[in-house]
Formats: sequence, structure tokens, C-alpha cells
Amino acid sequence: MPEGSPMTVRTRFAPSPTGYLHVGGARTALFSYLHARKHGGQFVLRIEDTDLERSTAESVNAILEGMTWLGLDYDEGPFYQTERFDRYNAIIDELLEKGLAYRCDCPKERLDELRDRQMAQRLKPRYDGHCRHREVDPGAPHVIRFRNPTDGVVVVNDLIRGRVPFGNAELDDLIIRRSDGSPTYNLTVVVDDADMGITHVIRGDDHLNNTPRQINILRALGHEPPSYAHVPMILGDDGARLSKRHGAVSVIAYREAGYLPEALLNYLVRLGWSHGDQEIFSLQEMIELFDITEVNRAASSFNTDKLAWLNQHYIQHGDPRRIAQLLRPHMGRIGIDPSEGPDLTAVVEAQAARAKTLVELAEISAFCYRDFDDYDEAAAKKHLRPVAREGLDRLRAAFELMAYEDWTPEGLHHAVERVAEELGVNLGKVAQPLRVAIVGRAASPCIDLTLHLVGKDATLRRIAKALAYIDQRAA
RNA sequence: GCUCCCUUCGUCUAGCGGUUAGGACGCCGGCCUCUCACGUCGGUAACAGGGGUUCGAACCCCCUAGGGAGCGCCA
Repeated sequence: MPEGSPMTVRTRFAPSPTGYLHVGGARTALFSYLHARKHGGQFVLRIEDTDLERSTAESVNAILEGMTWLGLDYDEGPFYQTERFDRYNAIIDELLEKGLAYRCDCPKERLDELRDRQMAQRLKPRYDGHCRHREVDPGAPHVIRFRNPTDGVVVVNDLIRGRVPFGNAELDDLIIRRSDGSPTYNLTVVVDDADMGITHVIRGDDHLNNTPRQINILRALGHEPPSYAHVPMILGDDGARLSKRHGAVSVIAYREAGYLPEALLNYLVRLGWSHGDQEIFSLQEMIELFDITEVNRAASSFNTDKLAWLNQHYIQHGDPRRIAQLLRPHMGRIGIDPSEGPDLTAVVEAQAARAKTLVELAEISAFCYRDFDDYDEAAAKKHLRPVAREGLDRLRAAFELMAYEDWTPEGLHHAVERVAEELGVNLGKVAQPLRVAIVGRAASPCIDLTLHLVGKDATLRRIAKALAYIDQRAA
């Protein structure tokens, strides 16, 4: 096992592979990552796959893919708990030998009945210690339970919540080995965190109630507990619990929807944490400024609008060549091969301020690569009218005379301007009909850039189509 | 039901006994302008409720209400 000196900060992200990496898990991973990086420590990835029934290889892959996409690189792992069963079993046997754990053969029916009785008495359902002092046949089916202290108080000193005391009387003897011989979560997590030298356990606050049990097991094993930080959960847009039913929760789904990893990371770090009024954080700034003890205690709701705003910020301010690379697959998805048209980087530079996602960016840029099918109804009705005919006709004549090498934004700007002057109208009077003719809708980058990107041939072709449309409409 | 956690604009948050309760997203409006967008300027909007403590509470204490988690041979 990898070891770290006692002073080295070591954090871990320990998802169970029973689903995709969702935004809540991603934020927990981010916080763990940042805490380790900030302190020059290590970040470990551990797959908690002891639930043989529900763990899948697809989930493992989805989690790894999500981590990679977000750029949350880990120093060690992924470790798989299923590969460490011998270790867990040795520990359990040791606990058994020392009398810190015991065999229990209580049948399910007895447990169910016990539980019902306790609920009826308004008590917290818990194991009554029936087998605590019984001799159970090791050869017959049984589970192993941890012998939890019956009195006293366990204190969780949480970096986020502060001091949270639990009475041992509230805890029961939990199962640490199933009847099929496999170890359970509360045992494996403790053994692994100790073996892997984890100094800071950062996880969802749904684990807060488990922590006193884990501390008890840890102490029975002769270890001192690590520091804990229980981060609040993330709620959906509507304030309800985040689940598969509430929009795209998988991190990969955000990639597919056209979000940039830096935008999602930036959004996530600000969910429950802040640094004054700062909204934009590079990963480097996050590492420098993030402090786990400053994380909010309350749950927060995921707000897609704000994520979209950040995403647009990063599309607009990121390196256009990189954005173009990321945009490529989204163009492909709508059937466009960017090599058959203007340089994609130039298109990104022209369009970046207009898109909140790469999907949008692809959609509004399609006109640069292929002719559109139909005009936007409102735009055509407003701009492709007989009064626009002469302007378009003059533009066509002017464009036809232009050499390919003069087909530049500057040259085009002058050409359009001249036509407006000849007609004695504002630039908008000729530019808007032209825009609708070229793009199919009323919105695009400035007209000269638009024409430049579309190119001379397509421009002439589309103007001809617009003239025909106007004539047909007048007839 | 029991145990634990949480509660500032619609949302994310600042605040750490004395503030006109600040910023951001969204929304609304102005400006810029060939369109849309960007940008920019301005506006809307919050301390869950009730008791204390204090000269003075968003900040400290208690209660209530509301929300959440756990109570598994799931993690």
C-alpha cells in the first residue's frame, strides 16, 4: 500500500460504481482534489465496489471518464475494494479474535419483528444485541457484527459542521461481514482510509450519521480518526433532491449538452463556497484560494442558468482554437464537416459571444457550412419584402464584380455601405434583408464577417434564392 | 417515530454585535449598434417565525415551524 508521512495531506474520492458520476459527486471530488493540491498532498481514487449486486463495469468507466473530462487527476488509484477482500477478512478475523466483534445468526424474521416492535414503541430501530454474548456455530450461516461501545459519547469534529457529539447508546452493533462472507461498507471504508493514510475524509453529508460508527471501528483497530468534512448535498433546479428524474445529472451529460469542463468546475466550486465577490476561478486560483473549512453548511440548489452564464464566459474568453476543437464533435453531430468550409477557429471567434453552449454554437454556425432549408418565418416576413429587392439586386451585382481575394470583411463592408449610400438609406435597411438572405434568420455576426465566412459562391447563390423568394411572394 | 444536520433576494452567496444588508445569475429598463449577442449603466428582490442576552442583533442562546439525512446482510 502506498504510504505517506503523517504530515502529508491525503484525500480520496470514493464513489460506488452503481451509477454515473453526477454533479454532487463531482463537487465532492473537486473539493477533495483542491484540498490535496492546496496542501501539496495526494489525491486518491478508490472504487467502493463491495456491493457485488449493483456495481458495474460501465459505472466504473463512466466515473473514470467523468473524472478525466473534468481534469481531476488523481495521484493514486483507482483502487478497487473487491481486490482487497483478503485484507478486510483478516481485519474482521482479528476483531473477532479480540472479542471486538461477534457472530450473529439472528434470522431475518426476528430482525423484522424487532424492528416493527421498536417502531411501534416510537423507538429508533436497531439491533438489540441478542447474539452479543451467545455462542454461535461458526459452521452455520451467520454474519459478523461489530461490538459497539454501549455508553459514552463519540465526537465528530467536522471541518464544516464543527463539533457533533453522538451518544453510543444511539448506535447499534452493525454488520461488518455478510453471511456470504463479504465485508460491508462501514468496515471497508475504515480499513482503506487507515491503510491508505487518508488524513482528510471529504464526503457527502449523508455520511455524517455513519461517522461515529466508523470512528468506533477505527479506534477498535487502534487508529486515530482522520479529519472529516461533510459537505452538504446539491438539490435540483426545482429545489427537489437531485436525481435521474431531474435533468442532466451525469457529468458526461453536461459534456454532451455542450458545456466546458472549466465552466462546470467553476460552477461547482462556487456552490457552497465563495471567495468574496469573485465569480470566475481558474483551476489554479481554486487551488490557491479554496478552503474546506469555509464551505457552507446548508444544501444548495443547482442553477442551470448560472452554469450557462459561466459556460458562455468560458466559450467567449477561452482560446478559440481549443474551443474550435471542442466544437468539432458537436458540428459532426448535426452533420457538418468543418473542413468543408471556413476555418472553424474563425467561426468561433465570430460567434463565441452568441452561444451559451457548444451545441448552440454549432447550431448558429451551421449556415457557414451549408445552405439552410427554410427561412425563419418572422425574419423573412419582415425583411424579404419587395422593398428590399432593389438593395439585394445591387448587392448581388456588386458582389459579382468582386474578386475572390477581395472577399474580405473590409472589402465587403465597403461594398454594402456603398449600396446603402446609393439608395440613400441606413446600413440596416440593406444589411438586414441581406442577412436573412444569407443566414435564413435575423441574427448573425456583423454582416461583413458573415459574408466573409459564407464565401462568395454561397453568398451569390443565397441572394438569388432570396430574390426568387421575394418575386414568388409578390406574385 | 428516533438521532443528526440545515434555514440571508427566485437561485448561488458576502456578512463573522453597530452596514442605506454587498456581489453574482435570472428578470426588467437605458446606452452601444447593420441584427442578435457581447459590453456597459441602472432597477426589482432577502435576514423563516417567536422569545430572550445586549445600549445595540442577520450575527450569541432557547423554542417553534419548515427542509434534509441516517436508522439495510446499500454505499
